[in-house]
Amino acid sequence: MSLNEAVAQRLSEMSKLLELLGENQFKAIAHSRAARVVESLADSVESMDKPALVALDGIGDKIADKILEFCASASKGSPHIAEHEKMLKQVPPGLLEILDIPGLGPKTVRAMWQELKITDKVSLKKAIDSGSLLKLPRMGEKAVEKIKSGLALGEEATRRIAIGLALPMAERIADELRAIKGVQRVEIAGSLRRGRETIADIDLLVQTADAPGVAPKLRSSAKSKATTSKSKSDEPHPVIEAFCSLPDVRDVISKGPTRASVRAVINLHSGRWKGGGPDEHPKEPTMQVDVRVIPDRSFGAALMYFTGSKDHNVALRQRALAQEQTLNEYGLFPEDEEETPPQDRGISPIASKTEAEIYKALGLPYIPPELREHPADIAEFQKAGKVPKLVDLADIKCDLHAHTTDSDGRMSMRELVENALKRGFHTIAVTDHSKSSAIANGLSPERLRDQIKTIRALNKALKSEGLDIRVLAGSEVDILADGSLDFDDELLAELDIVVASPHAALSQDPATATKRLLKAISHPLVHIIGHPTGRLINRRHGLDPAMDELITAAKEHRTALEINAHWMRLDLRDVHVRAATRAGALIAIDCDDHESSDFDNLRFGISTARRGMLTPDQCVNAWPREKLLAWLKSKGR
DNA sequence: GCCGTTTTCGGCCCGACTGTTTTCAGTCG
Repeated sequence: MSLNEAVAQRLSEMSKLLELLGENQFKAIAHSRAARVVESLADSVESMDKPALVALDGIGDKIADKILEFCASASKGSPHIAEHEKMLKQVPPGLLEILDIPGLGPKTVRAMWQELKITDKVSLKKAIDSGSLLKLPRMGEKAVEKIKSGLALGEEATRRIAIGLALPMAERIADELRAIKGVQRVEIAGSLRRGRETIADIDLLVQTADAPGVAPKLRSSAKSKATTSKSKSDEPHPVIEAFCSLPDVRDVISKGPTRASVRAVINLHSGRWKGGGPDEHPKEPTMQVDVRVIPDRSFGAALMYFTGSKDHNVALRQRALAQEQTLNEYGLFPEDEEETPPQDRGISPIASKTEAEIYKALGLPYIPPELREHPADIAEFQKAGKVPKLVDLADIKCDLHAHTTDSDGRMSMRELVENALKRGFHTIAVTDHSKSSAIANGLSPERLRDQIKTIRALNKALKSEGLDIRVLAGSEVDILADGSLDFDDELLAELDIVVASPHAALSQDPATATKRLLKAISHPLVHIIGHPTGRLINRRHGLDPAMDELITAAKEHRTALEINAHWMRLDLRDVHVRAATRAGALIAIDCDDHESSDFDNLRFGISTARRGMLTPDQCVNAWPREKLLAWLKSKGR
């Protein structure tokens, strides 16, 4: 765990402890917000002083002191925050686990603790079995059943799933929804649309002509004066019913007129990394899927609302209030003193149909979903009057990191070329492993020399066939533990492209890792640093180098840092791409192809790049061939 | 605890759904 993650974890836990202690809820919210801010920082908090911390949106005087206290004590080998320790002594630690059970919040858990002396999952189970749990206010049979199934779900309920598993699942369900009668449009929202590397739940929006446009509760309360039975408008929409009975749905968590939440089965991949592997998933892993039915006229407002992020939404709503308007998932409305929401009083929205018109009405340029994370960005976009033109899938014209059957790939060189042609690439690089990667059948110097000859001949053949594609002779050369490279300079100089990557010694301490990677970045023959940290999402933390130093060196030496597009890697990660983009360093987005389907991972690399605000001019894969070749040749001279 | 195009004090986004209630608190996103 990096220092930032450790600080974020403490702050987030402090937020929960504050809630359980019944303290001011806004104080708790402030702590969890500060945790999110620290988590998404590119630089280590270690390198920041108090003014730098306080300058961050969401971190003030008090929390800055706590972060500094943590850093100072960490350097002495006993990282802690005194206030956090103090609260931990007041709250039984088992309560935090109970708080993670879906459907249980701070009020209920606090009541369990205070009234029934429940302190952990064991005493909770006892209270369920003895029936004493029912003594709590607002606690009935159904609530108890819900807690029981929540207990059975265990950690699964809170685990975040890699985007590479969640997106195909969301797309499959979206297709199934599109097949339902009356459905006009289905969109994926939430963190999937923002392209985050891991996903907690899938949000889907369905547009139908007959979706209710006003709050059902209001209508029902009006009608319930006449009758106590459920009115027709309280019944779930037919699309909601159809969704809840899809074959992959295991549990219906909630189901109302316009929305439903279910747990549905995740299909694991069978490829190189078996989708997390059996050790990390229960036998039939599930994740939560939320569906909401929306009418055409408020689709933009709903899409915006359910795309988030939460912090982005809150900031937009505050903006709306500042200009005497109110923003909800039905649209942007003029603000007044009435208690009934504007959409329920027949008031026309100022904007609601598309996201673009809502941003415009708020005096903002359109903000792409990938950039809807940090509220502080909004003011910047407004000041500039525009958002940078982010790199897009269509901008990518080459892949500079790919393997063949010569090492551990499953494609022949010809198959590699066919895949590249299919995607309209002008260039594809063959970068098989170097000799130290024995397990990946790394090439010896002799075999690499042979491969170079093969590639030269292939280029001639392709030209004579009239195919406009260039195959680059390259290597994914190991960066050894001390930062030296796995092939000597003489051999590397014969190559068109050198991708240098760390594969072993991935638990080095940060200082050693920084030195190691700096050595590779400044090597005159290295063009790209492949998967710079070697992390695997949900599986291996990888190296934790001083990223600001790496970025500075990468800019100086015009060495590109790779975004490895495989969804298990996404390395560099988004916040580091952002820092690199800001600093003006070059970025490569490569698929590290081992089989044909790996080319399809490019979209995940693109999401990460966009979240890092990468523009085409800083992305070497978006350059025309001549510019790319000139850059490759410029190194080593 | 944080924050300020009205504020250095007094606010802090807004609605759906559930399960328990006779009108709403708690949880979630």
